[in-house]
Amino acid sequence: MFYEVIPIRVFRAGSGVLTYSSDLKLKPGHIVEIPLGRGKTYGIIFKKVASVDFPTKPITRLLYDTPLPSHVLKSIPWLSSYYLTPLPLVAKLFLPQGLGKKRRIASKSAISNGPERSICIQNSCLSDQASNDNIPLNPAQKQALRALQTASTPTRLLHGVTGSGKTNIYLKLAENALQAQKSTILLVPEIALTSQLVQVFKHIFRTNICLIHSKQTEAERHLIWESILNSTTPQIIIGPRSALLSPAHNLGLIIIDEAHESTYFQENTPKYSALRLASFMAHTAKIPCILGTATPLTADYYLAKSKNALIPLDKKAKSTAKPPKFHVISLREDNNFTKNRYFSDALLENITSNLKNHHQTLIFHNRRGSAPLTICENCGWQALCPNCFLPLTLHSDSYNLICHTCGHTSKVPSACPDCHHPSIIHKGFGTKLLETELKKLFPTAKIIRFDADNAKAETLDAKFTEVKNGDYDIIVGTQTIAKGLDLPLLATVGIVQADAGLSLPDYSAEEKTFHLLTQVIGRVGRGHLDAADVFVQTYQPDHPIITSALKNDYISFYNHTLHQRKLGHFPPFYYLAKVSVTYKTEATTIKYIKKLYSTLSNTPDKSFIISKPTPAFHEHTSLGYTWQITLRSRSRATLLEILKSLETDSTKYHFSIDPPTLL
DNA sequence: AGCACGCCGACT
DNA sequence: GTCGGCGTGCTC
Repeated sequence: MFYEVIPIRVFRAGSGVLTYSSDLKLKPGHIVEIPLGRGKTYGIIFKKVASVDFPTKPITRLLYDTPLPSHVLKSIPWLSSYYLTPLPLVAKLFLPQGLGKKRRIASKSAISNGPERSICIQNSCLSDQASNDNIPLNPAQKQALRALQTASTPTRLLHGVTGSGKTNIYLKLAENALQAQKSTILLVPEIALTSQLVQVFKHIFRTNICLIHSKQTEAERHLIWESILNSTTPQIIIGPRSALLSPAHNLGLIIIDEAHESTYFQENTPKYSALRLASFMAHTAKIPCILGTATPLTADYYLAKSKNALIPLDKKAKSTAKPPKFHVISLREDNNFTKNRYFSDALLENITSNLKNHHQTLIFHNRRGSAPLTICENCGWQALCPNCFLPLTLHSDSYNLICHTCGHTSKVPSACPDCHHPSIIHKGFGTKLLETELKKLFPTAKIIRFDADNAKAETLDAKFTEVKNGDYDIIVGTQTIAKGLDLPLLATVGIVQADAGLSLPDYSAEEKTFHLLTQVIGRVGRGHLDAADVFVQTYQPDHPIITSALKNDYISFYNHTLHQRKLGHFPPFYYLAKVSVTYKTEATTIKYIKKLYSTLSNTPDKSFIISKPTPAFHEHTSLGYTWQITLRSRSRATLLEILKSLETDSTKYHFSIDPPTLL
């Protein structure tokens, strides 16, 4: 018998299926070991075919008796054509690392090492499951649940304001699925940030919960993957983007929590959006896919609205919370900053009164380290990473210069390496500098800083109880502290420079800033204290993104952004694609990008917009010099056709379809 | 997006 | 002459 197999090893020329022979009766989705070239690899049975007119090699081994579930099998060719990615690369995505390796039998100590290292527990007993009364819903939640269950489109957007109790709706939907003997996949942006949600699910469902996270080893992930494949009972699989790829049989529901998060887009090949893939799976398996967020991406909100798949959930579950008092402080007025250049007089005064009342203050600034630029005042030399060619960030506690992209570390030079002048200066500021300033301003206050630079024992997760109990007066941090943090003693949020993110040359910069500001502001006004304050320091007090974030007005943010997108020919009005060229020398890169530009300009199809060739945001990297061209069209199919015509030169051109950012 | 091999232009 | 970058062919 002959079978078409999708191999998981790529040959540049061959990007489709290969035909093998076997005596075994195999089904589509079976995972097999195959010889390829001089070596061996693995593959997925695509379909049985009649005899072929070329010599074939035999399939050497069947790895698992159970084939991959049909929604996975259908997703592979779909993803491959939707993002123009070779089938083998997509197939590899759905299989675990180290496939075919013998793993030691999962001993309890190896796999269930603490609560975080949870695994699949099989043999569910439905009578043991949560009964309906365990998840009480308020009227608003009940109404949203009904709307979610009766929507006519597979993908539904649950636009639930912070504190409206989306979790209870997720629980109810998962419970219903479980009772119908169906599995649920619940995607979360990062396990660490959503441990609360995970705890609730574990508490309610006890068994059937399957957790996937980044701290697991290759072997652990492999075993979890196998246990999902071999499971005969419905599961609730909770994890990041990759959890969507797990081989859950009888999938009945997909939930994507915080659906606006950028972690749902995979930036490296195969580049894909978990939202689009989940949407396809829901469509093909005829199951619901729920996107839950308080701040939907503009394009998702637009789509949901037009498809009549938008379900609002407005009421706060606890209506005792009073909105905080907002203080907008212009960074252009020096009078506001007479005591310190980073903290306004009003904010400092508020911190002083918080210290007296044993209330906490949270200082947000989305930049790590002490100073982002180190330059020579004499000749203009700048400290750059030797690998990434990006500016090195000063960390004055260790007095090191660190690359925030690759981690390269070096000492601060005492003199300029170029002109030998001792005039090395540091510009800009990050959280470490703010922490130092605050220690000078408030010598007796207990101050703690949370960002990606924290050692393991110093992370927010590790210190959470102490912070919550009020052991610290001032908490300084980057976006690490913006999400999900609930502190009963927190009285004030201070945003050091609210418009910092708006200057990036990217079409989604405003949207990202709105999300971040909304999240930071949401740390106060949660009904713990009688009054709360938010201090917003900014150079642009009247910027629509800042004003709508302060008013917690999603709709006015949405209308503003949609208008901008329309004017600029961006999504959701146009589909985007980015084509880039990278070579070792700038001259070669420019030569080929010009060639690409003329090829594209001479395309007879004029239903798309071509940008001029431009240097990429990170123009010079260890790979060489990168230039790019962006394509825009009202028709996604047109973009795909154009990119397909370039595919013969795929070693020269790299492309990204529907890129969430053009940087 | 992986490997082996041959070509060619830049530098010693 | 040597080296590094680049292009091509490879598979069932």
